[in-house]
Amino acid sequence: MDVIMDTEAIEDVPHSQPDGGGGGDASVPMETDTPTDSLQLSISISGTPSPLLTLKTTDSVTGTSITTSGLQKLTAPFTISAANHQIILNKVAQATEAAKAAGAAPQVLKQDGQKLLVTTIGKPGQPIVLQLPHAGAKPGGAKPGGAQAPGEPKSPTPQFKVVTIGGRAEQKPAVSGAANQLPTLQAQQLKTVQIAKKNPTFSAAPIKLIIAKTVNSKGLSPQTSVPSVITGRVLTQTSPVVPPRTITLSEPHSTSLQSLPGKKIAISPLKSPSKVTVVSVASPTSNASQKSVTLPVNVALGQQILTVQQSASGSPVKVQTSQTSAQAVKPGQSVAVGSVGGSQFKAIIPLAAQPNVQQIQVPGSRFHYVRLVTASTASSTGGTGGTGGAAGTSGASTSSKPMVVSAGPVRMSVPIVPAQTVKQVAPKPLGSAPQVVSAAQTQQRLIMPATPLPQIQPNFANLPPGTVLAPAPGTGNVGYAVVPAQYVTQLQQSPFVTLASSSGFPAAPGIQTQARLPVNGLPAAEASSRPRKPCNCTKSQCLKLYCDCFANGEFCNNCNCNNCFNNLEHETERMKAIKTCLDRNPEAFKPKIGKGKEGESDRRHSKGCNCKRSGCLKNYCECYEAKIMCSSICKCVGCKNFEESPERKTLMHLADAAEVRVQQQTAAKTKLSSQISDLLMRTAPVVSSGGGRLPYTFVTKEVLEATCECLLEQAKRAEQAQLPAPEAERLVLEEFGHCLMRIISSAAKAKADCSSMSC
DNA sequence: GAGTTTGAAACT
DNA sequence: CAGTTTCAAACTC
Repeated sequence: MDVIMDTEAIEDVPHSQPDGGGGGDASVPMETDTPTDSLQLSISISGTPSPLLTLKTTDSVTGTSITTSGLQKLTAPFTISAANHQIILNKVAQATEAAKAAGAAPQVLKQDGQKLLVTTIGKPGQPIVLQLPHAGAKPGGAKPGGAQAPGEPKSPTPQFKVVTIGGRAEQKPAVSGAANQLPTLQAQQLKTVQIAKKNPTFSAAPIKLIIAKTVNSKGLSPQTSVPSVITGRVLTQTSPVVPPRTITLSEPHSTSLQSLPGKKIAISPLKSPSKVTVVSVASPTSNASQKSVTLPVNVALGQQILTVQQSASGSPVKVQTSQTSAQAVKPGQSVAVGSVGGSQFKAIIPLAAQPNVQQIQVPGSRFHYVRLVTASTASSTGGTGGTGGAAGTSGASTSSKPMVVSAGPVRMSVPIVPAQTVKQVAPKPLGSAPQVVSAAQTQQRLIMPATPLPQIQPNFANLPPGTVLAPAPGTGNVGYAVVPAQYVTQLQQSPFVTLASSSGFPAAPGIQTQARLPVNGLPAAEASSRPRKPCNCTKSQCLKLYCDCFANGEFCNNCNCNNCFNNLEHETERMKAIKTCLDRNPEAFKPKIGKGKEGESDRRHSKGCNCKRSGCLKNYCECYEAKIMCSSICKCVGCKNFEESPERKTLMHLADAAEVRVQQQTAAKTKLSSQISDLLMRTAPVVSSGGGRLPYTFVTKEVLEATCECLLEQAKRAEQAQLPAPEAERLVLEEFGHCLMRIISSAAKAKADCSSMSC
């Protein structure tokens, strides 16, 4: 399975934060003024050509949205089963074979438009939405708890169910094609995951799974006070062919995650250590003999983890808690399964098992794409369930045997948005959340424990983006990957970004891409305009802040470094180095140039520079390099990098002039080129119509030599006049243009003469 | 491209 | 926290 993770700063939510009372207010204002970009991960489960995962990014400011799809396609259909604290996706195709052997009827999900959209949690406007389109109407009264935008279309046609985790309610619709608006709720307020899928039995009956997780609002009662029903919703779909059902899982209290599955990938924004997105991925080994396939993928956004575990249909999925009662859900019946105390908000998505985590970096970007590695053993996948009695995944995982999820490559892009805004989760009344559950032959369980991940979060909070944590001993092959956020920008610019990780998918171990992240506080767009410079580290192994790649939370890619450890092959060392850096300076991976709220004028170096000899007017100075003024916090000596500095003004003017010259030269070259092309185009008809000779046919050797002499002469004159290089170049180009014009004129004249002479 | 300068990061 | 060393980028020739 491949996972692309976006690392935006995801705020680490303290465990102690109170959960919102049952009625979390979805409209709680975001605390951060971060952009309202939204990321959506769409996963379509089916053997159909529809993309398995679709990653969509919406810029709330511009309103533009980019959808990345067609990544990896699952050859085998999936069924979705909800288990305690887990979302279990049953892979039908593979399960089918096993089912055949076992005599169980294979389950196939209709692939039409089935998508799983995951919106990031945390950053306002950047909700992680896990969606599955559903064709059926929501059950009466079922409501996402305000997670859905008011304008959401209710057309019977397959729609994307928007799962919004955090984000601003005013966020623009992220899905254009789906015609569904993704209301972005503040991470702190509501986290809702809606999954709609069609009946796994090939029937057109849509199956809709809606998981709504409410974010605790501040001041709300702690999780414990919330009814168990609200906390940790478990949706189980056991009945075979059944009318579409909607299951709404609302997790009121997600503030504290207490337990993590042994296999996890943590994605955390480097820039803001405090904000971490954790994605855990566990991949069980494939076992052809078994019916069920469990490929758990835990995605924790901020403090929350979504775990989707795939189990074969009919395979007994353990329902550890009373939630299992939901298994016998009747068609059209909406079921809210009891809460899992202390359970984590998890979505377990079975993915192809691949033993390794691979990194993908997009050059010039600071985003890290991490290929999640599957767990070697199924047992490892189990036990991921939430704390307390909620058995969660453990039962399911144990029951199901490891399988490679998809025969074909599976790609999964997981954008991670900063969870800065997510601090508390207000539990949302279960009743308020829409619940639609369509029965499927296979059990479907959705478990969305809202409990925080205490053991993990603290560790990931300060991890820089791109960090991949090696799996803990005995936990299987699951590791944690910390990825820088600000993934949206990259997605907007390059929709590709995916890693294929299924067994069938080529490992592509060397593939690395980097996402664009703000550089030195510059806007992502600005930073993205130029490619990241490759480092040349020789002694630091690229594991110290000397290395720009490492400092920016990026993996080295196309660098000139020696003995580089800043890659997934040395994840252990890298993680250790990151930890060391963070121990030394918790702010080590944060941008040095803080973004001014009101604009560039407010940007300044977080620590200030210490220049002594450069006058802060050379790129040695971090302030000057960032194109900002030195501030009072700088300790520089002889600073000339202040507003009224004449030296600075001179430099700026020179720099501007140089830039203008470059632009002029570029424009001149472009113009000349276009003129030449235009001339050739205009002269071309002469041949066809009049049968005359093209002007360039007059460019004989002699003409060429003469032209070159003219150009050289012009250059000599410019040199003698001591003209600046740009001016000299301009003169030469002009002379070249004159030469061309003379050639063309001669050609025209020759043609006219020839015509008059009837030649 | 080699060598020097520079200042942040790392170390003591 | 201050001084020193290390390091890699920026700069010069």
